[in-house]
Amino acid sequence: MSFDPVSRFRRFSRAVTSEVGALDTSFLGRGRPLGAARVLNAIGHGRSDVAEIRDYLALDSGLMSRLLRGLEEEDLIATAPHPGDARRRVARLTPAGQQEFQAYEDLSNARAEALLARHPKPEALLAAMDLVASALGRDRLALREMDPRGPEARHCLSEYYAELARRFERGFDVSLSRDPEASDMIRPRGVFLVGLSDGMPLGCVGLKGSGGEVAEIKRLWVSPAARGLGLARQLMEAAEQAARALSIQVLRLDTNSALPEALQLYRRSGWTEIERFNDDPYPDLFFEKRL
Amino acid sequence: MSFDPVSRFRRFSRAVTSEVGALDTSFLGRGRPLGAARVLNAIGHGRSDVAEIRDYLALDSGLMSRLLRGLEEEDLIATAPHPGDARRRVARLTPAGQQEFQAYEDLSNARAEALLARHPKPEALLAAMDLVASALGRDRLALREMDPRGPEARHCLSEYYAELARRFERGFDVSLSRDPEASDMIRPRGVFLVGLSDGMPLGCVGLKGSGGEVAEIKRLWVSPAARGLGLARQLMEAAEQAARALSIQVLRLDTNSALPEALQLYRRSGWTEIERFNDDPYPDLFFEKRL
DNA sequence: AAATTTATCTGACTTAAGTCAGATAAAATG
DNA sequence: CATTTTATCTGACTTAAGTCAGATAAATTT
Repeated sequence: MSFDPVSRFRRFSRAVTSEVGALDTSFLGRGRPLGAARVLNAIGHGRSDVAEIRDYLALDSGLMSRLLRGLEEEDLIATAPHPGDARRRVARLTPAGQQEFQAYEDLSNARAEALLARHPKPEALLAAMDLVASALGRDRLALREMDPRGPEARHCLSEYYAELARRFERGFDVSLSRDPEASDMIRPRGVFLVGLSDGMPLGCVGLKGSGGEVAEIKRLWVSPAARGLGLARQLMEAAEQAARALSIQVLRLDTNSALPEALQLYRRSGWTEIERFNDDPYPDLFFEKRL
Repeated sequence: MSFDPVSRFRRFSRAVTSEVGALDTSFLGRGRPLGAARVLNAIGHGRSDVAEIRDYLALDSGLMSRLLRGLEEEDLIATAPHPGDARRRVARLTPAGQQEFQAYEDLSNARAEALLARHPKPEALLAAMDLVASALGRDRLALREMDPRGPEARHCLSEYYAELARRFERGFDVSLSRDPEASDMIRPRGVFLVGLSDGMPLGCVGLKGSGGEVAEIKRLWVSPAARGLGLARQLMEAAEQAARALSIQVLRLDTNSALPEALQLYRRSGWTEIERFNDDPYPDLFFEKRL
């Protein structure tokens, strides 16, 4: 019926290989071997721990050591013993290194912008890229507790509201809903968890507590790019675990029948339907789970 | 509103870089440097001309020469002077080389299959990959005249019919439509053009002639992955050029108001609406263009 | 406190990759 | 037919990348 999946995949591989190769060669334009450029970029992106960088770039310890020394001689980085463990070393950029790192960033950004600019539907291209990146980087998905007012959380929440607005027949207006206080989703009352893949937020869940034995699950959302990968289940499990750690004994949530994937998840993971427990105009289904 | 486009693009780059790197290292498992493996693969994929391979892989002529000699010593390839131009050389796989090439193919295919298998929606992932590959490989898009009965053409046509079935309220049944004879779309009566990006058919158009001065444009289709890139216009221009070369003076086509993108293209490129000229049940709009 | 493990460094390699200036021979051009 | 251009090859390099066996010093374990 359609062209063979494996050849479609491999056509994709060829296309990105040449793109990746082109970026690599553009990096060589700054008169530094690729290995050194990669280490500099890893440090610039916030990886300070030498062992972590070595692991991330899959370098031999000897090679890593020499690359670091080379960057030090160029006065682009400075290394120091790890404050807590003097066997380890940490690296950071010097002002000159910061500048050089920025030059590499500019190269990457310019490539990205050029490619996006020449595409007729950048948003569709980006959505496709998100999906592919999530599929390839599935194992790099990590859950992190974050401030619900931070940029990652705000991104998730605004996508969540936009999705509700699309899904609900009557639309969705946050101001009519019972928007939880951020402080109710921060320890010690609750938590806010974000699923991150390589820095990009792909899903979230909030645990809204009041200090008592009952807490509510709020704002469960998974990006379209990551659906089907089991992120929602992971988020819910992590939220339950956090609830137990906060000595919460009963979890509740409200939801809407226009969100069948979520309903299925709740029913399959031990939640039972209960009577309406609030007067929020949007939900029409209510669940409870005893921990 | 959403996470910055450039960082989404760059997250994608990081994800595919590590995937590409992993494939490269898996290639090293066969005890041959990557450069030699790449040359062997290029030959296996049908690139016989040495200059073409050198250009494709961006290799220095000296390096290329040594890699070829190495593969010859391993008895994986045989080279010979180009039959038409004795300065050039052509390379082909020996039976041993064929076998070795197949081993590399198996590695690539296994990776592709594994990745697709573990994804919950392989068709969505593939569609995203097609879109990205088309965006990145835009400049590699080439039009080729092909047999309308060949596999590429058949792929395009079946996608075309499937799309009509989705778009038309009453569906679409090829057998009710006036399906052109393949021989009417082959020289000297007509042509069939396919837009290929790195081997994958992304669009097509047929010129159906009868040997006379009037011919019809049929089966204009562009894959969703390639829409907006101007492929339809390219195909139509190439079809008109082919028509002129066949001394055709008037082009006609029938279409349907459920296909607004096509209508817009026709109106913008010099076609004028005319009276119905056939009794096919599907079209409701008819156009003509004098060359 | 001694033994072991861990993180990094050093030196002495090997191999791959890439560069460059001719050499050679077969077209193509004037 | 002489000259120029083109495609490939050869040899003599340089540089980058990767490997491996210790050395060193700071945790960690016993």
